[in-house]
Amino acid sequence: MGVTTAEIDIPTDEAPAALSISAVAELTGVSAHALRYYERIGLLSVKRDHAGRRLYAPQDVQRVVFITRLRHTDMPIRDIQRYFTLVQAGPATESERLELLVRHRESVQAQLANLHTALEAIDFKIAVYGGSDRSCL
Amino acid sequence: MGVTTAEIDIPTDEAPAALSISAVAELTGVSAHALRYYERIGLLSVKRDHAGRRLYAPQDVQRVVFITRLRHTDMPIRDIQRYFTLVQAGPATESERLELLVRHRESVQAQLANLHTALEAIDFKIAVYGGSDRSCL
DNA sequence: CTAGAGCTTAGAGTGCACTCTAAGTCAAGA
DNA sequence: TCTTGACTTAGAGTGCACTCTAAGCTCTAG
Repeated sequence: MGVTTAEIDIPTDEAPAALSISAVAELTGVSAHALRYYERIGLLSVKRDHAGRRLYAPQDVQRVVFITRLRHTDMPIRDIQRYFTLVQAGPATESERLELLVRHRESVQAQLANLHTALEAIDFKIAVYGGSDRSCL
Repeated sequence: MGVTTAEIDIPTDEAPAALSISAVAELTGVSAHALRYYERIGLLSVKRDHAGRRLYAPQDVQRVVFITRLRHTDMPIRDIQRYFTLVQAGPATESERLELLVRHRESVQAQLANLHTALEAIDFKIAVYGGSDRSCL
């Protein structure tokens, strides 16, 4: 719901809408606690309003989504930190970023292979119903 | 190496060969520490030799392999415990085991979907080279 | 003016799955 | 006989990624 939440139409020409931490939490499924944690460890750098509250710009939200995707592939927080440190550092680091991504892609492909193997084992157990010890694969 | 380690040829007609903890560790890639841990929490029940050392029968090794597959799919240790508790309890629990496996299969399929989504995002970043903030997906 | 919701911070606590330590036993080789 | 090395145990420690707590600030509604 509420993609238009917290939208400000008239007052500023400030681009497309800044979201509160709770809005981002709801939108992305990442808890507010985790969002603050991500910021603390340098994955994110979010502007504040006059009262010191976080205002998430669309690109911040996109970054959260991308972090979530990487976490779903079990990329360690360390590596995600390293990646965004490189992004911060500018275009000179592009080849290193690329290398990092390519290496991670291999890990994802390995995970996919693992999952397929495991799925076969589970399917086999299901097929033999109940899975006695004998039929381990 | 040493598949023949600790093999006893003549004395007993005890089936096909029992492996030491280190042999199983090497064979399966699960550390000896982890193997003891698995036993402690009830995932495994392994016989001892006269000196109290673990002797892994082939079906024990197969169970370790199956546990590893389940762990690769992020099944929580709790659920694996539950599964093997049901196996222990005999054929009356087959339908519950089946249900558990079917539910887990769904989770594996969800993981596969997640991985594919993430892989696409990574591939996209790689395609646009270096992955500037703009191109988050 | 006041109450309450929702935010802020630093820092402590949690749960998972190992992983390691310490102290001891045992069998085989020099 | 002595040493070496692999094993045993109970229990403590580790690393990761959050997750929560406590104390305090600020905006809005009543």
